[in-house]
Amino acid sequence: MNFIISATQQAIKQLYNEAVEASVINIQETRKEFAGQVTVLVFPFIKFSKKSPEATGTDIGNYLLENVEEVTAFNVVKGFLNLSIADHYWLDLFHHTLLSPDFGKPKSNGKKVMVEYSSPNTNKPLHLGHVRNNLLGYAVAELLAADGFDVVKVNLVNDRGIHICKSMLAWQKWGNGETPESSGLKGDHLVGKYYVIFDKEYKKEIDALVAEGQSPEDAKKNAPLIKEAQQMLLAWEAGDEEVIGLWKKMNGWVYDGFAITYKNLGVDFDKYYYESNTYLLGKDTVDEGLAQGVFFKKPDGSVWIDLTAEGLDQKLVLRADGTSVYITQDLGTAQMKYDDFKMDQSIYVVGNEQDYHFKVLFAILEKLGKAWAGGLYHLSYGMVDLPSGKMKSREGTVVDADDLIAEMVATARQKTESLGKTSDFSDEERQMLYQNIGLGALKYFLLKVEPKKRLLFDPSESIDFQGNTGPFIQYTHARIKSLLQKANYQFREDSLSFSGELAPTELEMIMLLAKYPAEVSAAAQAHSPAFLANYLYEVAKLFNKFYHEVPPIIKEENESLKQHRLHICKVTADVLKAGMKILGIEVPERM
RNA sequence: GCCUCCAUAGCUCAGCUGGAUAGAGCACCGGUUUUCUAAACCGUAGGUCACAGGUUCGAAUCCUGUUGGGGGUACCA
Repeated sequence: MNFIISATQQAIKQLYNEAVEASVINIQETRKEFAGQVTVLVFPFIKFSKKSPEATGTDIGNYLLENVEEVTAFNVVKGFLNLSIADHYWLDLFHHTLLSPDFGKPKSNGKKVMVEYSSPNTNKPLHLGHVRNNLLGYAVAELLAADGFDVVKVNLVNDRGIHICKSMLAWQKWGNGETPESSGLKGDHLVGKYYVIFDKEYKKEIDALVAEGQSPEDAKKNAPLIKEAQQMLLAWEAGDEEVIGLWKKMNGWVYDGFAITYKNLGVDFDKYYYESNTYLLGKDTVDEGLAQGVFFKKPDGSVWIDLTAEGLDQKLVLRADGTSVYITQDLGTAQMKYDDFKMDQSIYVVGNEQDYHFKVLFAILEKLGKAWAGGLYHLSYGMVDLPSGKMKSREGTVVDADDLIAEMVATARQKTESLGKTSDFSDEERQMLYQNIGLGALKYFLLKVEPKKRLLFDPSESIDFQGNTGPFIQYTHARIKSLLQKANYQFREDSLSFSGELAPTELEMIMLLAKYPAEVSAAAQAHSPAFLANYLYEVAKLFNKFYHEVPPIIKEENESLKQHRLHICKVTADVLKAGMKILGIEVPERM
């Protein structure tokens, strides 16, 4: 639509002898209730024309009508100049842009971006909150790749610390040598079971101590179990073989379990980092900061940074005893990741409870003069809450990822069977279909809402399969594929002969489909898969309208019109498939 | 206390840099199948865009304040 902008600039120059910047020309799609496809806002020009908005719009409209070949008519409503653009313009766009083989394909921008997501603790299975993180991280990575970035997906596994020791200790005490094999439990669930047992026993001890007269705070510190767990962490850090052996064994179970969940979710990583390897990093950075005078040492030997000028607080970066805190590790890890990949941008997909942490982290790296600090971004997303409140693994009030996936697949199966359209599928095909539809519903449900908004999930209400949902879009795609197959559709250059009038919905389809690359790009820049999800829904919805309005395409006798409509179907299917792929959702050929 | 995010239909959400009469889905009510997949389509109804000011030709959108809710707040990660 650039030609409208430049033509409007010329119009202003000719009519009012005023040179205006292109940015002043505000054009938008014409609302459906008015004639035309493109609307120019005339409000900014009335100061040049010294006329009413209506008169100004009419002036410009007349100029465009006379001087721009594609403009076939115009009307002015208040300050809105609505332009009708010739069908041949849209057909040309359709034939040469939308139907070209590289439409919607990524064009490399030569930049590298890292997306860190998932980052689980290895003491318990994944729950719905992690599912949101994983799907968001994966989709954002795919979006950036579709927008031309070279993407590195990274998982920083939190595999050490007191929480792991809690599971280990409980298993030692009460596990009786139970293994995933002996119990039939998925590894991460088995370990999570002992995490819950630890918490239960720990609480009993606290209660007992409180009954003996200790304050709750003291009781929490003095309970024998927590002391033992701390002891175990010290032994781990000292390299105690027995503790390390147990740690490796139990973490191994967890990784086996996670691998299954990741596979079901369809997420993957190019590189894993483990906190057991990175927890000592960052001390070099602290030395660097001290040498630069960015950090300062307090009399007790602890190291701090003063960020009050940045509107933040003073922040500890190293304890008096020389041991690290969370931010120390993250400083070191950020440096290591940069040294490994030299990426232009780095995105951390982490919940909004850590907003403050990342503000501080980025501010520190900025102050240390790291040239790459400007490319760091915290993709902060809202928590997933239940009607009862926050999910807590320790208390078992979580929606388990594996259970939820299984439930979604079972619902997809039930729904599909009741419709009875897939009786000729093999068992394998059927299983694949249920998986795709169930996961499609779940993924779309989580991705269609803006990341930063918190999400309420009511386990008693099942996720929809109708309306603005993943299966709706999948269905639309399957429907098109079935149509194309029945029509024996093959794309051929010489079939681009249609030159007649476009039906209103056809025109709408072409305009909407043409926006696909811009939508992907906008979604990538906003780090928001929700943008894309809502766009794909619009495409599917409009297509279904088109499908109902237009007489059966296969029976169309005008061959050129038939091919034309099949082309629209084809581009729609391609856009839905490519877009859903970015969201991590497979679209079946039939369902 | 301070910082930060959120508030749009009964419910779940769109509404991108300020533009025309605020849009979808679910649920509710009614209609469409001898025509390419009815997981679809069409229609009815549903709104003080939390509240109050301000900026502007124009505010759900920007600014200030208030209320309500989430999160954070210096040696947990």
